[in-house]
Amino acid sequence: MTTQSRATLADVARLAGVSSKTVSRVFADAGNVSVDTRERVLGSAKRLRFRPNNLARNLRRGGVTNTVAFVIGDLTNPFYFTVAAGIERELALHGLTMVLASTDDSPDSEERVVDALLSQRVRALLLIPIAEDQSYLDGERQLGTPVVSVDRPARNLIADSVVLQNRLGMAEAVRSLTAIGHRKIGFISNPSGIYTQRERLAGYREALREVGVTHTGHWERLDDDPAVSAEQAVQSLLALPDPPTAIVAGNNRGSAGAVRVLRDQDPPVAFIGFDDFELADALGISVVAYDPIELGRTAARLALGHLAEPDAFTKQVEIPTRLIRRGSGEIPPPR
Amino acid sequence: MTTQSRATLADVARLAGVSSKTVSRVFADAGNVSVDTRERVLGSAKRLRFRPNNLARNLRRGGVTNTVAFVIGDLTNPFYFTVAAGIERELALHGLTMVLASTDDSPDSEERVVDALLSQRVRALLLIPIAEDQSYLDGERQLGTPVVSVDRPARNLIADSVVLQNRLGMAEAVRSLTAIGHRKIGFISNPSGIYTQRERLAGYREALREVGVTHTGHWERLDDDPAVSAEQAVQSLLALPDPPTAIVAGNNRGSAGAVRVLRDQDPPVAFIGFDDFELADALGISVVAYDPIELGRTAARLALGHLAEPDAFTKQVEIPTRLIRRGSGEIPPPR
DNA sequence: ACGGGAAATGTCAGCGTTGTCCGAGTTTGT
DNA sequence: ACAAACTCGGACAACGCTGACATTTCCCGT
Repeated sequence: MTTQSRATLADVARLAGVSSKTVSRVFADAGNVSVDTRERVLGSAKRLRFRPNNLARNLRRGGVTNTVAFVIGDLTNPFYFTVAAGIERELALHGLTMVLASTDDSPDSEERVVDALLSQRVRALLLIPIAEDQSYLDGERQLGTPVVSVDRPARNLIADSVVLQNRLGMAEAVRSLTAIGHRKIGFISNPSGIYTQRERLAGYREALREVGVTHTGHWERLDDDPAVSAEQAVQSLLALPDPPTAIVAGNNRGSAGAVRVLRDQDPPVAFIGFDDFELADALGISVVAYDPIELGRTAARLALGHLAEPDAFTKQVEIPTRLIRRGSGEIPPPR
Repeated sequence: MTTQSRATLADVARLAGVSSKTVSRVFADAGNVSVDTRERVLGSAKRLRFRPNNLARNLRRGGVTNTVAFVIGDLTNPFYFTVAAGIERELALHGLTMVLASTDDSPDSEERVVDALLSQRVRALLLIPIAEDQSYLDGERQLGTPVVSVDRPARNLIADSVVLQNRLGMAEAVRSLTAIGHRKIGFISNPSGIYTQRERLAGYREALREVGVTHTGHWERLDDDPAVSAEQAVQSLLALPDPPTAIVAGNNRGSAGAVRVLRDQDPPVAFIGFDDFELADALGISVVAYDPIELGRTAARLALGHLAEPDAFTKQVEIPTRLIRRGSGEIPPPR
């Protein structure tokens, strides 16, 4: 009594005494079917537990599905998931579903994963570029599949992209520290190779240069080694002979580490994180915040827009950031 | 110069001067094709940007895809996303991809969303039941699609399920409070209708009954109204004429609220949350913890197991919880 | 009663792939 | 040297559905 085979249109048609096309009409078109027939068909379908096969339907209809792919690097990072939530919501408004795939932050697997998804004939592809080079996607793009790169720009590929105001956001944070007198400001982040971190680092340096601080190398902790935790990075900064009076973090992992170390630091060290987090308000941590849901929604909208207007120019969107002052970033330097 | 049509097996075959079956062999079987032909075919495929159409392949192969669906209630809840991460990982090991769909915690949309996914011929269905009744899935189950209900048992449906040790975990937390003398213990959670909350509430009552406390109603805050935040619930407990000396939270949202209110409470109120969270260690918050990734992996494994052995009995798995003592749960009652 | 037009239903082919079966060419065994 | 076995490649049909087009049925006015 296992797996009896699935009913098809033809089975339903036979039972209802109509042609399969009529059944098809009942389930798809909804046009030109008498109420009588319609009910008879629906009855038979129910009895046979019929469910239309979207595979066949989509194939027949020209190989387009209702699926949009989102390729994510690290699934356990809450940031990406929130972005995914935004994407899903926007897609749902248009009757599309999202498939999620992970490259496990491994550049090598990116093309493999993407390829598998494209074989599924996804309607559009959203991805967080991990590999060095996305030129392999150019063919697909020319075939009309919208490609949107999320959080980082794609390399060697013309594609829509949505990124954060990384540089500006970080510069604003650092400026708010220099405005109250800080000059010795540490920067922690890892890993350093990534676009977002490079941008934020640039913003940090830029803001410091504005107040005449040009040598920042010894205050930068950009550890590629994941074993070096944010906590250790902060500690190594504090252990300097001339330690910074303020620290900024380039990513959300840095914030948690910094909070742990800096809580019982005396004299207190100012801190501003990048990316808001739960309880940051209760803890009084100032952060550069942005709306990750909106990042996802925007990415989805770009894809949908491209679908509606295939010949439009490529768009680059920046999601604004804003500094939220909660106290930790307003601690003045000790005098 | 838009959307030139996509190359098919036949196109590649024509260019390579072979039959389409041979091209098919190159891309699928890998059997019985000479090295010469193989390379010629691959060359032509590349030139034409050919990519096999999985829609057609799956249809031909009998309508089975490599996709497993996970139907989630609320996309923004980090708990579900972590579960999803676990599912994705386990599936990836078996070459399957995950599609994620949301019911937006609306019982009405559950059947609609599930139906759409089943029409896509997903290989298995994992879902967090939201609706009152999942009997509508019985037909599909009989057709051989594994159905696994996650975090809550399905209702009126025979299906594998994975849930947490809700009752035991909560009871353990409360016992650890009663062991150090607490008797007046508040319980916050919302909404109350949900299985997990009912179970945890039962665990709470059970542990209190063991020490002779049977009237707990006035210490229970089970607000269905989402406008009543966890913070307000905690505050209303503290405002009682005879306020509790300890509070336990039935969900992760409760913890954040409790932390905010209880930080500057004097005399200090003991607290234990359900579900671990970032910085809980730094804040010294005791919690009942569990591994959400493992919850996801287990759900995926159940589905895979059912796929491998369709006639196996239905399985119910409980994911263990454990109490992590970090201080907030070890505060004794004031004397 | 009859023609005409719209509504309801049917026929047929084909979307892109692969399983089955078959044939031609090549190697192996005795 | 000849059958047997094996390798490589092709023709054809079918997976379940729908678009184009054809046909039947029904209703209405005159």
